[in-house]
Amino acid sequence: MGRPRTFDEAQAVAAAAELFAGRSFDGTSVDDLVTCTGVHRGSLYKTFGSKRGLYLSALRHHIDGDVTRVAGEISAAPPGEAGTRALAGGGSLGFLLLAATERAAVDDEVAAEVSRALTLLDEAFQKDEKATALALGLLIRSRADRTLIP
Amino acid sequence: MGRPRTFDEAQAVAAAAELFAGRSFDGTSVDDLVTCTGVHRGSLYKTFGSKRGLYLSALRHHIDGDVTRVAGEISAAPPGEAGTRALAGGGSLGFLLLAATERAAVDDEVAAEVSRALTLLDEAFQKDEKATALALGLLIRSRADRTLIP
DNA sequence: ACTGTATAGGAACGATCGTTCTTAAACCAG
DNA sequence: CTGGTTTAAGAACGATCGTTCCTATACAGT
Repeated sequence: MGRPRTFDEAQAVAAAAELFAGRSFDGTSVDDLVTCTGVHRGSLYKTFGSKRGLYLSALRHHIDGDVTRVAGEISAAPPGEAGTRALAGGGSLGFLLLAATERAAVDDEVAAEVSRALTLLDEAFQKDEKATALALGLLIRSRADRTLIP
Repeated sequence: MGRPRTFDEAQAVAAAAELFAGRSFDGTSVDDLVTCTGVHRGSLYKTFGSKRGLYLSALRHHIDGDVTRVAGEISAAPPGEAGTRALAGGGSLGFLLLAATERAAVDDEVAAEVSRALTLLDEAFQKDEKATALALGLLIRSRADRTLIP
């Protein structure tokens, strides 16, 4: 009963994740989130409780979706550089990168999710230790060296 | 002439760099910077022009100091893992990591400084390509896995 | 001693922050 | 049609944001 929702929750979470992948937590305002998700302010707070609640939902969505998918591609790829490229190339793991470097340091729950995501990637690489680290490092470069890719 | 300063500019920049190494640009307030540097609000704006100006000064200080020093240690170390550990172990490159992942995406001048820093590290590693990426990836892990290091 | 100059010390600015509240609208059960 | 319930829509809240302004203070040069 009650008035029906005009938004899809999973879709809103995905839109928020895309936004959080581009800027820091504090650099992303609730107004930005309201605009990009299309969810009304009140409904957003009713559904996720707080800006942080939405952030956590978006991060979990990112890990269960993008990270898990990339981990699958790595497992399926032949050992060597192919898996590394699957991680660093796509550029779809920006949210994880940002969560790890910026937010994990000040939010225990975020740190736990990041740890879970890194474990997923480690398991996908199986014997090749350091592969996750190498791929993340390459991902940083591809992000920072955007001046070279006009 | 005029009333003498009660603060040392280089020292203030160093304190700001330390603060910026721990949280994002937007997550660090001017009040925080005033407190941690001890520099008065007005003097801070007189000297650096803006919060962003202080950020850039701090980043350049970080690169000319910490990053350059680590690059030297890498060059001096025997080829192999020693240099990588010099970068990832100390944990003194947190500012660069944060600038690369968070700020470079939205600030061209920051992106240029980050690019300069990464080039410094690349040159230090000489023939070993991917070494910088691997080290940065390890640095991410050591930051994110803080739950395992109580 | 006086003038000019640059900083210290804070108050104050408008803007934006995350969050909450109020009211109208849209559904279901009776 | 009526009452109950949930959401949409948007105004409004206090707090904090980055920045500016004003005044007292401390020095150098004359």
